[in-house]
Amino acid sequence: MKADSLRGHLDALLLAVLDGRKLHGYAIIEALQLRSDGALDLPTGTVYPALRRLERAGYLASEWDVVSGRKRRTYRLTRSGQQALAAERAEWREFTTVIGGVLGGGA
Amino acid sequence: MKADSLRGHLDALLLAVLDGRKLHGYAIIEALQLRSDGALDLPTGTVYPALRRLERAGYLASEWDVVSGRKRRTYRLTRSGQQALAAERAEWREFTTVIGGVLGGGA
DNA sequence: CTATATACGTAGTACGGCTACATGTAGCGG
DNA sequence: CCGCTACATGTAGCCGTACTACGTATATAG
Repeated sequence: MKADSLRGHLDALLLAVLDGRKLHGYAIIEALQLRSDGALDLPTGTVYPALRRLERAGYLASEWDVVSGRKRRTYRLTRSGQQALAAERAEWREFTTVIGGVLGGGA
Repeated sequence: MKADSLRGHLDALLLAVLDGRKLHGYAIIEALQLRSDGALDLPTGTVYPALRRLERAGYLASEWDVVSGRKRRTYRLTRSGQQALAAERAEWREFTTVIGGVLGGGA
């Protein structure tokens, strides 16, 4: 897949992967790989700043915990993040409809 | 729709709208509005540079003609542009599958 | 004779994901 | 014990690209 066609959809991915569970950054990257059958391999330099941005925006909340000596910052969706996720999903549907319509429809 | 979620997909749109017909820049903008039910209203400052870029890349060829006093630069797909369009369509399918899979699948 | 629609184009900005780098621990193989 | 790999978080700076804001010009309607 083209490198950064993600533009504008990264937030949706991050919110979606946190829907219903708490994960730390590293685990988020792995979860995205898993769910995409390896198609998504986001670099840490992409994910970590994005998570902080989403937290600043109030969509995520984080807390530190320590697992076998290693520090982790674990993220979860806030109420507002849930709403944002729903909005992102709706927008994704609209987006694919519009672009898909132009790309597919020969008429 | 979010302003620039097009990022990375504009080329596909332009190639697709020129599939099987010749159009000039202004008409391309109108054609995209039409095909998207008004959802896509690309500014000229987005479209014209993109067309020139695609021509430099060899995907489009253009020629000047004059219609009722007004000069138009009319674009058409090259052979290479046809192939690029096919590639863009394939990539679009993959893209929507991957992102849609992550967004949709709660599993 | 002015306003609007048609038509093309450039310059400069802003955004956001990427590359490259910096830091540190745990656990394994040798 | 030493070094390598996996785990884990983070920053600084780059770069592509779509956007905003302009500038130019003709035909047609009012």
